[in-house]
Amino acid sequence: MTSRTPAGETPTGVVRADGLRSPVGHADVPARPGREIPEATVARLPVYLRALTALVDGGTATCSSEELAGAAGVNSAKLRKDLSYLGSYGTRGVGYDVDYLRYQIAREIGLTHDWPVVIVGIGNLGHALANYSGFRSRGFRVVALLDAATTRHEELVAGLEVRPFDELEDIVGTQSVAIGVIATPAVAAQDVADRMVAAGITSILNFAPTVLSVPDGVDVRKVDLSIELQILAYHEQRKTGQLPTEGASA
Amino acid sequence: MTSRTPAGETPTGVVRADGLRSPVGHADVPARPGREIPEATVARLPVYLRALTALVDGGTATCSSEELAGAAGVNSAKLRKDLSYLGSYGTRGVGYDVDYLRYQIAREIGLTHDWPVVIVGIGNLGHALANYSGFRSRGFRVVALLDAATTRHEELVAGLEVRPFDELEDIVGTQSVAIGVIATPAVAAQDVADRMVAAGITSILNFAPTVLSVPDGVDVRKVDLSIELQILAYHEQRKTGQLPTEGASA
DNA sequence: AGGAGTTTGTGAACGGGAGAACAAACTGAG
DNA sequence: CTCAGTTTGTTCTCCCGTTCACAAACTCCT
Ligand SMILES: NC(=O)c1ccc[n+]([C@@H]2O[C@H](COP(=O)([O-])OP(=O)(O)OC[C@H]3O[C@@H](n4cnc5c(N)ncnc54)[C@H](O)[C@@H]3O)[C@@H](O)[C@H]2O)c1
Ligand SMILES: NC(=O)c1ccc[n+]([C@@H]2O[C@H](COP(=O)([O-])OP(=O)(O)OC[C@H]3O[C@@H](n4cnc5c(N)ncnc54)[C@H](O)[C@@H]3O)[C@@H](O)[C@H]2O)c1
Repeated sequence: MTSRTPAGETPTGVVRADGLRSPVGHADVPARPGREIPEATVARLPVYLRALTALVDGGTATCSSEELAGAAGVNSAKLRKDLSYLGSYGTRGVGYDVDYLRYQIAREIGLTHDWPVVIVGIGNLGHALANYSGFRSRGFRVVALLDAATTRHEELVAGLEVRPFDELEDIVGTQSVAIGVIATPAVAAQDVADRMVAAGITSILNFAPTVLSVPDGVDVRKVDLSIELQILAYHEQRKTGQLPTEGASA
Repeated sequence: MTSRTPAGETPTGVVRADGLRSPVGHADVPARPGREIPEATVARLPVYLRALTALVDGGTATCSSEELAGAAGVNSAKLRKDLSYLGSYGTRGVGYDVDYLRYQIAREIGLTHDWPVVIVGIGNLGHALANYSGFRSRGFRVVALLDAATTRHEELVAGLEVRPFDELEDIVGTQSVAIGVIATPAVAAQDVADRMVAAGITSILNFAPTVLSVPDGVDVRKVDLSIELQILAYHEQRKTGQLPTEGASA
């Protein structure tokens, strides 16, 4: 029962069971108090979304902030404050309607429709990404796999044919692609990013270990495996008593 | 005379050219005042390290905080403050000795020796990780690839044989592995984490889209592709003017 | 209906990090 | 030696995010 919506059903018709003075379903948005969502909150919304989906799949209809916070691995006060930026979607004394809240978060993030995505650099990592089913199930659709090496071309990966990198502009233009993924070697990453931006892409997820420079208005997020490991190593070193200044192991 | 190496460059022979009051003799460092490096700084040190390595490879011997900050994509004041937590490794009016600073950061992070790492779950992503050369070059050595599926066993990946998951305890014990990588499906991730912890692993890098619960003293970092994409989607939605509340025209 | 119990939403205190600004320290020329 | 120029290390202020704590709002039982 995924499409069951409480009270008022439609996605567009905001329910407003409560009579709060707060931001009701006004079309007027300019200075709406609840609309400036802090970046830290935005980063947690996907986590809540995932936890809610798990609850829905488990058949839970309602949950308290305490339960949901537990499932998401955060403090319950933080969860409530985060959700309060979206509006008042809970009921005091009761909790949150799981399916309703899930839809509200999905709408806020912009997952009510699928986002087309291109992946550039179909090597080790690119293959794994292309085969990753979590893309599709979480609101993203890989529409093209591009690589500069001709030896990669025409290869079928996850049902898609690897295409020459030069087709980037064409694909981005015709399919209105806004999000690009870079999985090329580091030396090529800046060039690829430049081409992406020129083609009209405005959001980039970068796996190459390089600092990208892009114009204003373009968002870049990086996923850097080595950095994560190095952060772990730093703390690990402290745990084991092997402090940095010790090292005269000779 | 720019490329003067402060006092010897060997990784094992710790330099100590500075006459810091630091606790050389003692491995025991319970309450050291100046050594509490903020988490945000720790997360940036690997970026600086990478930028410095690029400078060394490019033949640069000295650089200012401005230059280095540019290469790392941060504010120069922030860079200087970050470095100040490690000590005074720069020279006023001159800048930083690239190679010396690089070694100091590597030492602080704990990269003067390699860290053994095990990867569990050798599917799409696990293969890519195993083949990733950036591991080795940044201070990490993959010592074992483990998978529960017998069909995967004995397969050679990047020169390593995939071993049964049951060998985890043995490998961790004999090779003193402190860091584990989880690349299994989400449903298996918590079980794998529990086994890792029981085997003695105290740092986990988790690629499965799940919240892991671990005892105190165990660090977990997650890499979550879907979350990154969803954050991008949120901002993308705002750019295109497609605000979430559009539709409430009533 | 009323009161006890529960849970949300938010005001307020608190802590940490970012950035600006500046004194201290070094170099090099005269 | 002195002075001008350069760059670090640090202090100070502001802002964002976290957490506590509690009134408001709802349910349920008597
Ligand atoms: N493999 C991993 O697990 C892993 C982990 C973390 C980060 N990374 C990073 O991800 C990137 C890719 O890693 P990989 O292991 O897949 O490397 P890879 O060499 O296997 O694949 C890179 C692909 O990019 C293509 N390419 C090169 N230049 C290009 C260009 N200008 N335009 C388009 N395509 C181009 C190559 O033809 C190749 O197919 C690297 O930057 C790596 O550091 C990889
Ligand atoms: N493929 C990607 O690009 C990608 C991206 C982001 C996140 N992820 C996540 O990474 C994980 C792995 O993704 P994948 O595409 O490689 O999946 P996969 O199904 O290809 O590989 C999973 C592997 O884990 C093994 N496994 C299952 N249960 C196990 C257990 N209990 N102990 C040990 N091994 C076990 C399986 O035998 C299989 O080889 C998933 O959680 C996925 O959501 C993958």
